[in-house]
Amino acid sequence: MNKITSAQVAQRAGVSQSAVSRVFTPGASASKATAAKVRKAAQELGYRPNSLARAMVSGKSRMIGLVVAYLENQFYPTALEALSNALQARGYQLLVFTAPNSTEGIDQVVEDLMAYQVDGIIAASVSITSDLAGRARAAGIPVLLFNRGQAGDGLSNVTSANRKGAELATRFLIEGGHRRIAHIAGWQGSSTGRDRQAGFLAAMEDAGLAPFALVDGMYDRATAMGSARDLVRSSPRPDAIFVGNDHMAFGVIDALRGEGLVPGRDISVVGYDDVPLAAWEAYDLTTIRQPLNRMVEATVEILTAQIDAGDTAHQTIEIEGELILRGSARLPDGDPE
Amino acid sequence: MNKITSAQVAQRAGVSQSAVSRVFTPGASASKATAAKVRKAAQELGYRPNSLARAMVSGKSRMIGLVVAYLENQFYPTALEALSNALQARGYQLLVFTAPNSTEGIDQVVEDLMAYQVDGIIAASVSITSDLAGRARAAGIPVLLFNRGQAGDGLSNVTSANRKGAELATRFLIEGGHRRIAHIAGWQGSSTGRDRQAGFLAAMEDAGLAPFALVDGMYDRATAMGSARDLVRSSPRPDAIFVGNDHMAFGVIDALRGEGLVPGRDISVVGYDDVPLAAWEAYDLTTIRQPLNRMVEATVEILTAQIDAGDTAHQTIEIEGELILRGSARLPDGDPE
DNA sequence: CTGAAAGCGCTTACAG
DNA sequence: CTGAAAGCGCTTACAG
Repeated sequence: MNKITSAQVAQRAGVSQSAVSRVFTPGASASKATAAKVRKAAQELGYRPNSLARAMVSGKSRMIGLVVAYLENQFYPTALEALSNALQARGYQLLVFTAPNSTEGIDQVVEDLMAYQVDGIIAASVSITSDLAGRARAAGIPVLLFNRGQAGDGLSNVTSANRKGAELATRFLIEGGHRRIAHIAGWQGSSTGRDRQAGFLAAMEDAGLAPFALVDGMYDRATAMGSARDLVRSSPRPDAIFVGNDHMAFGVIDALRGEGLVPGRDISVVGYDDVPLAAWEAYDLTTIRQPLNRMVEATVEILTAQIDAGDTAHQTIEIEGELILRGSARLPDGDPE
Repeated sequence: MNKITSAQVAQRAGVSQSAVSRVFTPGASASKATAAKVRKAAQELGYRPNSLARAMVSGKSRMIGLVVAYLENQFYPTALEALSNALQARGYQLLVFTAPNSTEGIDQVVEDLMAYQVDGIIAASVSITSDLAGRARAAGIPVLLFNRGQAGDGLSNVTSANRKGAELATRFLIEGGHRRIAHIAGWQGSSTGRDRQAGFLAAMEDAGLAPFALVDGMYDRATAMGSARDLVRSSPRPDAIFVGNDHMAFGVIDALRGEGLVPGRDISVVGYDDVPLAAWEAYDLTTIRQPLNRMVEATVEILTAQIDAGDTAHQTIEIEGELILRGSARLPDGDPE
């Protein structure tokens, strides 16, 4: 049990403790000779500056808090990995809190995060109370909502253009000749769920069509599967289902096959996200791609800028997604694809 | 930008700074009256003790470092979530590092982790050099390998009984009447890959069978798919494939279907892990379950015990898995299932 | 029970 | 360039 400190390195190198600190502080002044002596001693002792002590005095922990839930939805692990990589490249680490379900629970978790003096907070797939948003701002900690919008609390958010993406998907279905189009929506307690539903409704209305059905899938596989079964057991049944995200769409496809239907032939299914699994042959899911890399870049960009500038002015970034054609939905006639 | 400190709370409450600290330190002595005054002032100011400062003086950061890779394999996000929940319940947080591919890269990452003064390190799906293992021990930081074994470095590890599980899977296939059994193995650079392959070979030998084929799938989907295609295009083709993990098995199933074969009828496929996706109807994969919850419990148990006791004596835990019967493999005749 | 003081391991003005 | 010293926000003996 031997934690090496800068003082021990200083003694061995025959310099002051401040000299050691300077050698390990980029941009601080130290002569070549001093640096060499210090590095040698540090090497021999196995010294690394204590990040916590550094954080205390500098006021920067170089940790970003990430609150995440829904890890069974492949979108989030993929995002976590991308976020972590991008942040590590800039010298930040992720302190991860898995979120409980309740809003109070999440507030609690965010407070814990703030106690750790994180330099910023990314909340993925969860909401935050206005009260807490205000306290984070008071503490000078930028908070960014990833894949969730939340107006009015002065929080930054990065999303894809959910409404537009849903319109795109719906129009594609309409152009494909479908008329009885149902929507198994994302959780209506979330902005993504609401925005995508709004896009669906707008596109249907534009085409003069009434929704065949509209249900809240709660972003839950079992719920979506149940809804899909109910839908196709009715008569007439829908000829297409636009599903609020890929995770539910996989369940929908499983349910439809269980009913003896072949997606893309008997009924069309379109999802939202384009998680890696959507491209796997077993699902081959037509979907709207959320541009994850660009969302991650924007997130890291905004957060680090706010940290560096010490300003908490919020930003709202919406990145357009694109329709990815695969086999789960019939194509419009004459589509070159 | 107002970080509230214990001194400010003390002033408002009319007590000393030490009194404030005691009120927030479980088990420390403070009168009811003092506690009440302090809590009131803290509440009004929005005070929370600075975890970093606490960590500095107590020597306990209550952070556990997690090094993780392969997040596209659903086993790891699932493990991450379970680990995080179990740790949070005990007052620990996860500082996450996504691992680069090289061993040197991982060592670098582990050193970063140690600089953050984490109380313990969990390395999931990655290996660590002996050199670094020794340094962690010297620093008194327990290191645990999750889902990887590594003998001789004095590191704790928690795995499932990989060899035994693979024997179980292989015997099941043999009892099912298969004779031309191929193994698309897990990466042979990992203990899980080697142990499962050893189990496969042992069970085959016991039955007096020669492996139909043996290839390293590298835990990579595309590699496994390519191997599966090569295998079934040869003549005769295998009547069963035991795959080193579920993630590859999904690719194998996709590849087999692409060749016009129906898993469970034309050819049997068995995986390893039992990730949630294995139960989804699209794959319906027969597999060996890695008992994730028990692996997580053991991990948290060992790590917290080592932290509390300050001892770094390593432990090796191997938890037996169980065969989960689904539709991707033919059952033995007369099997009640 | 409570306050004054030391100290955790650093960084950063401040002099020289 | 370099050292002595202050200070980051706490916890914890030490007296009282």
